[in-house]
Amino acid sequence: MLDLKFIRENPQKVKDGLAAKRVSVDLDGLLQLDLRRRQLIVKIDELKAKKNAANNDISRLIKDKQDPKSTIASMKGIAAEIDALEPQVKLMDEQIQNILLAIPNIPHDSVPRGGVEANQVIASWGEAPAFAFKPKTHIEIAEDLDIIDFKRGTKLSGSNFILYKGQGARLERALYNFMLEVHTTQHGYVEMSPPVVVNAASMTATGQLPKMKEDMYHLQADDLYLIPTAEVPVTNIHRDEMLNEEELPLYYTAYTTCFRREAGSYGKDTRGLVRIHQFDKVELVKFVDPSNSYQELESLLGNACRIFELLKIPYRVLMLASGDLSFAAAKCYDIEVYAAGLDKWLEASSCSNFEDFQARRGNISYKGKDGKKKGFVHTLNGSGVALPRTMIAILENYQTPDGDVLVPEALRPLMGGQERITHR
RNA sequence: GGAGAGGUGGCAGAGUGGUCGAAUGCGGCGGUCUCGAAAACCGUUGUCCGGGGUAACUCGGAUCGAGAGUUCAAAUCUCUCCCUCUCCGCCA
Repeated sequence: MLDLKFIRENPQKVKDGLAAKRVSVDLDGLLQLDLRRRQLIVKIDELKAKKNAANNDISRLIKDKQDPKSTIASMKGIAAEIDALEPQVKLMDEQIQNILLAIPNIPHDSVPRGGVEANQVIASWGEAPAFAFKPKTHIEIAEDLDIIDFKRGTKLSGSNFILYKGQGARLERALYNFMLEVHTTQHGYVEMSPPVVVNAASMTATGQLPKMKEDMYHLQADDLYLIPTAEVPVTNIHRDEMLNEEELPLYYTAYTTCFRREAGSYGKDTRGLVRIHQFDKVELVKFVDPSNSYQELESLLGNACRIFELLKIPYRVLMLASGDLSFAAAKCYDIEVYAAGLDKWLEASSCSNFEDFQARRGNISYKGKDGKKKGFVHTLNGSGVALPRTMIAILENYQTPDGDVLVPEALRPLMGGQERITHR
């Protein structure tokens, strides 16, 4: 969330930022509330100061074996006055907190203003494969090769749940092992294997709650949520902690299953593997010093891109415009891979700098060598990368005229040297 | 799931109603000593909110797992919840 003090001191800047993100928030109402709250606090603190002084007097009287009755009697009135005012402050605190939790992050200055149409392609890599035949979609390929059983996935859990089979499952497993190996041995990330079920506090810190409640699976009996991304548990590793300046930056990577209800998205890009309720993803998360978080974003993006380069999958990088940014992000790059069968660019990674937006919600601060708190860290994360759409790109781009799929060279060592997926 | 014990500052750990924001130890920071370091010694050392000040700072409030209650007064008493540990049960 945003710092209330920052909003108070820079209302216009915040208004502009929110407008750029295409959200309307009653900032003036919030500032009004804040002002009334502070005025009330001054009044209450004065009363409390009086009360504390009187209590000290009472203690002294008792010690000196004198009768404190009259002082005690006079204190009852002040105590009652405080009791009457305090609930008002509490109510205001809650209101302010709820408003703050619902206000999105504001875009960084380098982010282009506008909606989806203002997204900028800032880089691209690789060439779309040239086929002498009409390339099949991954759905046809997967069914022909019998490596994904779409029908039975649906039987087990409903539409858009996937059952990988045989070589399909093996290819999936090779993919996430490959990604984890690259990030841990070449990019300096520490591997984590976190819970995929988390509590509401964790979901609130990273920004999924309260706004995205409808998009998540919720376990009512235990009031726990299935994670939509490993960003949630991994960022929350340091919730309510004060990190040491010299241990920054921290780089974590995690492979987890992710769960998304995708409520309201039916009928749109829901064929095959494009948009499914449960999928696997390798995530990259950074905790960094605020002074260089934007350099860290660039290197994070590079780490994610490298996966596609090693897999020889063509991609392009989009810098998202202000109106297309997610709730918590200040700046975000999407990596889209080209899929020859669908003839589409598919978002397979999203790399964002949240600045101190998540850190403030989750109370993740850092201290200098002198032990003094220096502020909130900046958090970043990016997919490194999402499996299903990478799978789509591999199946569709690596297909052969005879209906097989070549295994990308980088994956072969993880698949016992297997070079192609062929019907059995 | 049942029974018991417990959650206090960066860490360890005292404190069972009245100058307790909290002894003591460790750690951190500054200093003395030293060519330098270690040891020893001295000093210092939480966070949040609000008022005042350009500022160093200063004043007030809050904070002993979370929330509610009793009281003039709560780390200390009562209730609810969360978490940790030990034993038993169940189980991959």
